[in-house]
Amino acid sequence: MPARPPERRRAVARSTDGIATTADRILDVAERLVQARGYNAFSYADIAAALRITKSSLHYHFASKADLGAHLTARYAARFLAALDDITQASQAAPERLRGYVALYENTLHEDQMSLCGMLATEFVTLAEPIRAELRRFFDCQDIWLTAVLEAGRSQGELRFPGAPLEVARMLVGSLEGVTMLARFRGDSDCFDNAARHLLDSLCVLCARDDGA
Amino acid sequence: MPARPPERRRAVARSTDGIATTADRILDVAERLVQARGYNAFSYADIAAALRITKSSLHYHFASKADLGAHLTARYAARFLAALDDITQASQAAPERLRGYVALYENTLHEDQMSLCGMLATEFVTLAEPIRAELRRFFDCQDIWLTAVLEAGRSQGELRFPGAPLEVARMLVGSLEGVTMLARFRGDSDCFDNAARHLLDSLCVLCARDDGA
DNA sequence: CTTAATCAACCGATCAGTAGGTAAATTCAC
DNA sequence: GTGAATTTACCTACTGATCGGTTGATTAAG
Repeated sequence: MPARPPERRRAVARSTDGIATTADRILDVAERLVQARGYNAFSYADIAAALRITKSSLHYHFASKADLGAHLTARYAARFLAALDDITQASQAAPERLRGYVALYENTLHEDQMSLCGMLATEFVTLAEPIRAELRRFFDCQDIWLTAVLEAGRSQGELRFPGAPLEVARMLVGSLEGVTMLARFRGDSDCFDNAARHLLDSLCVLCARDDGA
Repeated sequence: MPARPPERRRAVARSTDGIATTADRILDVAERLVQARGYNAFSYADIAAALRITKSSLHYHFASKADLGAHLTARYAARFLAALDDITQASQAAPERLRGYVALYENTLHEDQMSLCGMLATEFVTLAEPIRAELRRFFDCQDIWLTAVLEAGRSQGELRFPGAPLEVARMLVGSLEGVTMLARFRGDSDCFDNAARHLLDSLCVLCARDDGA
């Protein structure tokens, strides 16, 4: 959760029941807008129009756009990290875990959307510090999770790569973000599938690496 | 060059002598701003302040922001393609050409900047059609150049990879764009160097691929 | 009575873009 | 060559729209 020192109010109400709170619905719309257009290309007015409430109501739930952005990033990161946990639970094999990781990126590749944190990272220099902090935490967690998977996979003989696992982890994160972005740009999700397969194949011992033309 | 049907004036004056025209200087500043902050996060006022001229003068040289963006993208693409030509001239070896290609990305990784077209591609859905068209041309040319290099390299036995060269070309472009972006985000250009080395090593026959821990 | 959640109405700043004018350079007519 | 007409390159001053954000009132529920 983002640091909000004064904490004048509970901005994101809990939804103990199944009903989405207004704050949740605001974040849902904002998330979609940021993933499609970017943080600097959406406004409070856009969200207000989509939810048929006023801008003032938005400011009640999220005092500033930066506040909204920080909560948005934190929520997205939490969901993403939970998905990593699921992958860890679901499989012991490193190649399988990596395929699960890739699938997370693939899932975001719909309706003119790309990874939220990838989008925000490109806008990094324009973002308020609270958002930057959430973003750093997100990518640090990616590094840690992927590094562990790569390290274990190599020592188990499932994966083969030279150099430090952290370097390969960061290569994978960056590559997947970029490939996602360009696949959306080209409007061709096969682009992503092919690229992801090439990236994983170069790491996996058992994957086909025939050099046929 | 972007399509500008009415063509009321010669927007980008030729600089037959060595002196940069105002239009050139406008594009210089705009390029820096887009690479650092993105198309949606800079304004005519920013450029005007940097050059100490008025916004109106900007509109004289570039009728609209979209017009400026299209010329900007076209100029950047032309310079990038010229650099590809230089690489083609400088070396016959595919691995060397690929290293030259990677170096083009590395060169942009300074002072909070990332690849102009990578930046614009993330903002694609918010861009005017003329800019989109320039962007498509840029990436199509990348595909063509890289595909040729990869194809030749594999048939010469310098490179080894499975599947279609176009798929690998697109994987490389996307990966380099994403890795550049994240290296800037992390403020660590070593990130880029390591990732680029891993990407190239997985393609090159002669490169070290030891599996040491 | 209090608090949570919403609203209408507004604020100053900034956005891209326009209108109209000016001074200097260039082109053209003679 | 010289003077008139045109073009280039800038300016001041403005527009309507939109930006994020504030104020203070209203409504509804506990």
